Amino acid sequence: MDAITQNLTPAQADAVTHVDGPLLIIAGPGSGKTRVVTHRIAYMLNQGVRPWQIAALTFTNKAADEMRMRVNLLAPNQPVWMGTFHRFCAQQLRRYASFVGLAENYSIYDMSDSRSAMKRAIQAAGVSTSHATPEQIASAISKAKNRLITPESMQQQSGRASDTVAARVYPVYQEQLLLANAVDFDDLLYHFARLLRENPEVRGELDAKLKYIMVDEYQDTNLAQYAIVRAMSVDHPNLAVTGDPDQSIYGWRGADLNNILDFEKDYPNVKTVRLEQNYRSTPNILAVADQLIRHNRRRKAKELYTENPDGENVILRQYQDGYEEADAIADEIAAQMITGNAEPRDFAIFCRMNALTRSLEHALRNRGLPYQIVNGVEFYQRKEVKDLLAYLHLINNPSHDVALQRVINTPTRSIGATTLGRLQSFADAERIPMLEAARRADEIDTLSKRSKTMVRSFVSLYDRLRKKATASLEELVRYLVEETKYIAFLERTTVEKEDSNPIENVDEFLSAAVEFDRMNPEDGSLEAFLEQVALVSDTDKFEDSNNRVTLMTLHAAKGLEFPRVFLIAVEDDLLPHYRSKQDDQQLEEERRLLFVGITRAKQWLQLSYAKRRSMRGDIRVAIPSMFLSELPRADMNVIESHADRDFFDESVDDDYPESWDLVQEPAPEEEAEQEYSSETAVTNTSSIGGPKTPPSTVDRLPKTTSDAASVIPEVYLDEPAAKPKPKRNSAALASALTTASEMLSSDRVPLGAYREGSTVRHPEYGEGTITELTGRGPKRTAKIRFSDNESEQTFRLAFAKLELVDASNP
DNA sequence: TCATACCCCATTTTT
DNA sequence: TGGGGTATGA
Repeated sequence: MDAITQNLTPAQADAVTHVDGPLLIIAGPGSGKTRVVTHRIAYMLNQGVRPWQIAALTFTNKAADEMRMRVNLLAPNQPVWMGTFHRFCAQQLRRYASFVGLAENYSIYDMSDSRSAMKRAIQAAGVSTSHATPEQIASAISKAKNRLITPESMQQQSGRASDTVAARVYPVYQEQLLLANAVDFDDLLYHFARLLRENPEVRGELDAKLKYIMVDEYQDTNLAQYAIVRAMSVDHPNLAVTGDPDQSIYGWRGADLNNILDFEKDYPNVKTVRLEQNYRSTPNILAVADQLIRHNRRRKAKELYTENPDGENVILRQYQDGYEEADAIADEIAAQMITGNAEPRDFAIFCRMNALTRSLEHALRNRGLPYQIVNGVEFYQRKEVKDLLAYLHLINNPSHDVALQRVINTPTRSIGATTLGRLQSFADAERIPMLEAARRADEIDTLSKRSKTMVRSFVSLYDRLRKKATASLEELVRYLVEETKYIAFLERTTVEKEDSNPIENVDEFLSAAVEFDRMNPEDGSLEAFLEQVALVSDTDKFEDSNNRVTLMTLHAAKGLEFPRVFLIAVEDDLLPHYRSKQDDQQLEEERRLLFVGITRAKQWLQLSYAKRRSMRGDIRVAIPSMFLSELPRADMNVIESHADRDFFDESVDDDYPESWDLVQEPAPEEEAEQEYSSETAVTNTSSIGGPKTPPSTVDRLPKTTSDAASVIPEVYLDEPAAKPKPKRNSAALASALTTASEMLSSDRVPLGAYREGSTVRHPEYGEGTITELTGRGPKRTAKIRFSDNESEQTFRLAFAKLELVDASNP
């Protein structure tokens, strides 16, 4: 037809050219779904659909950004609305705030905000938390909101004990939120869905305006989202949804698989298109994925196929324990980089839980392999940043009680828990926001004279800040930091923490403000900034521009792809997780999780499990996951670990050779985990299923890891060191990713080089002498006496910013 | 009011 | 093993 449909397969073109009427696109992994969606938008525009009639809803900012970028290539500069569900609702709610009892400048509570609000509500409701933890209550309320259950109707429903408790907290929580002119994440959907339900004229208006609605990842919608989409597609049922039931992994957050399974019932005239051809993976990988997912019952049958050429078999590999797994994988990555023309960015390591990335981190760091962990400590979650943000929130919305509580004694001004509690009771009794209560401190008899003075001075500080609310963001933040003497506060309170730099974070925050001003010269309001910040997430910051190995959970991996993938700890109780094993539906979700992981891989995949795994301190025997037995062996190589190593392993696991520190190797990285590395490197590159060589004595020695590292092309090794602090945040709000390897540059002195008596230099404390060394590996700790002021400090060598001046051991 | 010590508890977490 | 919340003393 034209350029837009030219390069599409028949199935894809079928979906792209269906403009009017409901459309269901069942899109298997790697089937070019985004391509279809973006081309469809371009096609519609070509057909004369006006851009503002289209809204494309996604779940993540990342997905929305990608879509926007690609649509822009096909149809430049068209004001099609593309963004997340939550942002969409947030924007609509600004217009219709009064309909649901909010003011237009309402605040969006993030997770920790809602948590504190929840605690306060639990207290105010006077329920006991002995039968239901605050988390359980919060989750029950969240689920209720996702299912559009009002506080009133929740009370009528009889349920479990925790639900009964939650039902009592819910109305209180909700009332407090409204009083604070705030919403939590669930409310964005909940309020908007109710708004549509209860105001037919608003519903009709939006239905008419947004004639073409598209929803991505439809399998992950919950009832509230379903209701929203449904309500806007009554008069103009041109709703196009894409999704894959087999990739639904957010059931625990309220996603309802029935939304997609029943779509054809909801919209009788639906056109259904199946995208089953996979353009991503090798047939081997796809076969493994396909066999696995066939074990699920609640799904829409799908024939996955690919025309890609055959690839290597999928490897299923056993390790003795988690440390061996980590080391072997790091070695394997190093080896593949040398032999397989691979770069760090080609690799991803997936796991079920964040806790499992730790040993991998060590192993990668030791080899100088650059890596990034998606979901590290998030910029906007850091204390300093949250403090400043809380001030901004309070300036924008004086009713923001959570912000007030955070800020009223930060920096400390002797307004402690007692005073705060009294303010709170007064506010509760008068049903006023806490800032208002603070203004009326004089009326609160229980407050001491001193407290009243302190509170008054805080209020006057607030009023001064508030005057700057309409200034540029940069000016406001500068003024804020200045007026609150925040930097001085940080300097005085920061205890030596090696891995964070609060003052730097303040600078970065300022840069983010400057950047926001620059990007939004006209409409850059404080409110817009806060909304922006509230609705960006941690995983959005995954950057593929970094040439690094990526570590992440299976959940975070959805929607991504990598040439080479390791899936670790495929063990019983981990995957499937023991808390999901009782229930069939949950078990199927766990299987989908593995399916998602497998289908991320383009050309190479290894699944692994260990015989033993140490978890939270103790070592447990691990059993391979039941899912592994469901995989077809024809497309796999199964490699077992050497059984005869058990004795040896145990002897070293707990009994670290004392002589370790003394081993004089050219720069040995001294990590307990290292002991396997050389042997594993041999086995896994060449001898797939080959002879099992028992480890020789030499192999057991802490052989230099540098021989793995030294063969890695310089260019990779240099990366983390060459740019120790790449633009971490200033460039864009969405780029707040922090990688551990940025903080731990790889060119540091090997830990073994430090001796008692060595002279070192610390950026803050100056020169000093090591007086004592304890611990090993990442816990290797040095006690250092500093010469200038005779102070003695202890540091973890792996983290401290130490410089070795003189290694000699007098 | 604030700092420290201990005690408890641990999936996943698009927004 | 480690983070976060609470009890305790200065």
